[in-house]
Amino acid sequence: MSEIEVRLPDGRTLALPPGASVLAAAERIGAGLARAALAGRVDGRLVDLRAPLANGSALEIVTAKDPAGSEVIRHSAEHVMADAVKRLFPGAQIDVGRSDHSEKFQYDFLVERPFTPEDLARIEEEMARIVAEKAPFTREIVGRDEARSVFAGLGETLKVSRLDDIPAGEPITLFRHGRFVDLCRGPHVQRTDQIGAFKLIEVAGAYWRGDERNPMLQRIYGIAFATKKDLDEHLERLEEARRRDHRRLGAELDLFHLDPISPGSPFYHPKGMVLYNGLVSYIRSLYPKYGYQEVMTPQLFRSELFKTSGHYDLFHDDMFLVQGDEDEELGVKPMNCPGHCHLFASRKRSYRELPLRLAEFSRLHRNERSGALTGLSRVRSMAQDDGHIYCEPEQVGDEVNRFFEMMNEVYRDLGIEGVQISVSTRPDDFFGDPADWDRAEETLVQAVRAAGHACGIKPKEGAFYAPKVECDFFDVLGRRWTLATVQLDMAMPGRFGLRYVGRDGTEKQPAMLHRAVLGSLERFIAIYLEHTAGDFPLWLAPVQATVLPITDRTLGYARKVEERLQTAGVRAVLDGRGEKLGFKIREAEMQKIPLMVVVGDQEEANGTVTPRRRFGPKEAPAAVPLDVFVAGLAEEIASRRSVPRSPAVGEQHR
RNA sequence: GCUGGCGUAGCUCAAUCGGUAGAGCGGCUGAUUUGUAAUCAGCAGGUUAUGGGUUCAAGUCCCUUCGCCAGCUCCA
Repeated sequence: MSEIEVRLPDGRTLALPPGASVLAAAERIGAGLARAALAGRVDGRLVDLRAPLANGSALEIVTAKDPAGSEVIRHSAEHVMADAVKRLFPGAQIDVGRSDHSEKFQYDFLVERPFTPEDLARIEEEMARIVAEKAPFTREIVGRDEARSVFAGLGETLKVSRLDDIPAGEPITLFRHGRFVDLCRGPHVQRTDQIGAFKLIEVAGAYWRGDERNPMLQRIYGIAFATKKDLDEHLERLEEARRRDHRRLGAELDLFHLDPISPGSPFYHPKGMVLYNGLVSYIRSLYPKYGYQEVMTPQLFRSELFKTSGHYDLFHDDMFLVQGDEDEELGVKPMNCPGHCHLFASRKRSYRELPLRLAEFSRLHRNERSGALTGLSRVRSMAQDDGHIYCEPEQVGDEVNRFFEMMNEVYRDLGIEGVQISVSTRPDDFFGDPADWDRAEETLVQAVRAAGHACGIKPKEGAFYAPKVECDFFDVLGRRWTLATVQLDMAMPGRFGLRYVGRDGTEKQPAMLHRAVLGSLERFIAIYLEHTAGDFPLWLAPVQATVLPITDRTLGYARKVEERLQTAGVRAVLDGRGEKLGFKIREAEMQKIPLMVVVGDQEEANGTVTPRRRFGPKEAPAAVPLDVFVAGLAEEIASRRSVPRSPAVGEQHR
């Protein structure tokens, strides 16, 4: 074979000498492209520029314009950082970087003493020098023994051990730039100066191989981009995330606070409680439609219950246990499912009452390790919009589908869009029969697909008793959160000996589903606060309208307006302070109250109000007759029409 | 729980070399009666997270405990 051919995105083919690299192909296309090239995409797979091309493959040259290009930049920045650390701290041993370079880059080091923030600054300076050296990256394929002797010679024992992770038969590639060498699949940029802008953002401990029994290494995180502008945009996004932090908004909007007097247990203020109750009563209002029956089960159980369920074995240390009578040990419930199973088993059940859908909003307590606590996102005291469905095994698909219907309605009313669904499969620690698990996982995947969704897989992410369907959404800052979940239980019906009498008169074991739409109310509130920046849909806003009299002369009329609104079920308040209108408007805006109702002499004389809407039109609003306004507002709230429009970055400061 | 960082008024932050705690916002009081994002003035507010130590002297240096933040681990 004298030449090979590759296909280009525009349909052309390119003839190249055998063994030609991606870079050679780029050079053949154009010098400019070759200079900008960061990696190649061959038959859809990202490859290094130095990798040889095979005949007949489809080739695309990846530059900084391609999202994959930025991943390559981050990955190369990672090597440059490791190089900088080795130059400054020759005794440091390198471990590995990150496998997924979609966001940050990182590298772990074994060092004598932890890195300080000052070290970080020095490492950053050293990195800048390495980038300025414009050192070329080189790629070589080596034998296992050669690789071992390279790293053993450098005293990199962690790296030698990592070498054993590479399965036999897989090629071993080394990447070098300057004097630095690393075991790596690539791809990498051509030269270090293609890393346009970078910043080291934090240093933290990380267990070797992610196991807390192992020694702790020092991990440095950084971000890198093709240009300074991209870096600045990213930093601005981080700043926006800080502005939207739910702990900060919780204080600013007077919703809740956390106090060392009870770590991990929120104090809900009156407005926060309106929000919390608003969510609970909303979900509750949907239960008749979707066939749920609400129940309440005890807060404290003999620990026997949790031994039956299996939770005691696995989560004993994370439960609050108290002493009952004599030798009886009681546990504060960390979840509702064992109680619901106990309730199910309290009498004989018939197939006629299935599916039995039990819902509960009780507060749950989990003794989370202190280091795990974070605002409302991870708490010790929480509640879920929890429910358990007991049904005949053949009804599972329908029930999953019905759950999606409810989820869709809830998310529509909350303005949550772009949900991605995946199934989490059997973890290493599981209860039950692997064959049952395989069937259950398949059942869930089929149910997700039947509902018209693509279905991802999260390997080994299931709970010990069940594979999970997880519904993830991306918030306005692009962060991924898991909200709704449905789990098909493989353990509890058997462990609790649950039975129902079937149509044929014999006793059978019911299938059991665990499900929640919002998940933990606390965590949902945290995510939703950050997603909406505190601009809740009108129907959920703690204060829906504030009445703003212009002078004391109209205070009496303003009171009447407030009362009319309240009578119509609107959560309205009156700002009767002796301040100017602009001042009151500013306060209402900062409190993110959706509607301001201005009343002055003109409004009083005409029996009207002048509504001012947050995010409304800029021009001066027109007066509306009071009756019309109140009726229209009440209707708007009842219909849940106004979902949040998430303000763009920086907009809420105008 | 582990690693690192942090903890000063309700909030955001000052306080030189270790020299005896200050501002803005908020709160309160008074004046102002205001038409679409901040009217003016005055007043109060602190065991510098906690307990110990070093020192003539500690917000500042050292140790303890607690909490918070980031990450790790975990997340029924």
